[in-house]
Amino acid sequence: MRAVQDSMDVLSGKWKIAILSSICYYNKRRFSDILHDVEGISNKMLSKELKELEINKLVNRSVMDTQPITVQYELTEHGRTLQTIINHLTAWGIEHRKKIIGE
Amino acid sequence: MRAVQDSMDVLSGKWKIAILSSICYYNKRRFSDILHDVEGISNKMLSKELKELEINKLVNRSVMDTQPITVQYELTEHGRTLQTIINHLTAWGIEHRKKIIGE
DNA sequence: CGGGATCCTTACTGATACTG
DNA sequence: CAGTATCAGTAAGGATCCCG
Repeated sequence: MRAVQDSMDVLSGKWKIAILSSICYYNKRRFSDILHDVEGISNKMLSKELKELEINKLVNRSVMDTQPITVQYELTEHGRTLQTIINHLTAWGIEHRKKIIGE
Repeated sequence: MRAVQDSMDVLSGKWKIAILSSICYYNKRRFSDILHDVEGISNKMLSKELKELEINKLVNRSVMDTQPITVQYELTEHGRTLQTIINHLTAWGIEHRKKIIGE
């Protein structure tokens, strides 16, 4: 029971899963790309959430020395262990939508 | 991507997953039992979250005509489709804790 | 026992502007 | 481009009391 909470603490917030999905799908993804992928998120939130994901070792941030700067985010090995869960959540979301809308 | 959000909308909030875990584990569970299972939750939150779970057809509420009243909550068939996810989340939570604490 | 009503505090979030 | 700073509103959450 405690363990589930631990997971949810890490994944809490409106955007974390969506952000992870975006990075996961593209393997590597830049800040502005994620900003575009995740509909409705503001740059402030994205930056905040990414920071938290980094702290929890789920994503890796690497600054490319270009002009202007670009920053790449990718899942860590640990982050990649979430893929199964994300896939399940996606599938479940689709089913759930059917269930609820269709009444 | 949208689909993941749909799932998270339903499961959002600090407690939903923990509540579902509790009910899921015991099959049927009373209000006060869940209140005790889910460490830290207040009755207000529990009641609110249960209501939302009910609206989303994940749990079933049944009032037993005893004195005083007891109320049973159980997962709906639809709610039970979340078990896999909950199990994964639990397992992942344990692994994650090891990963983060052990550094 | 299973909540609802109220009050109050804090966390989350968005919009906008600004910087290296 | 990839953020940070500021301001300000909303919503989430907790504590306590109340009721059938």
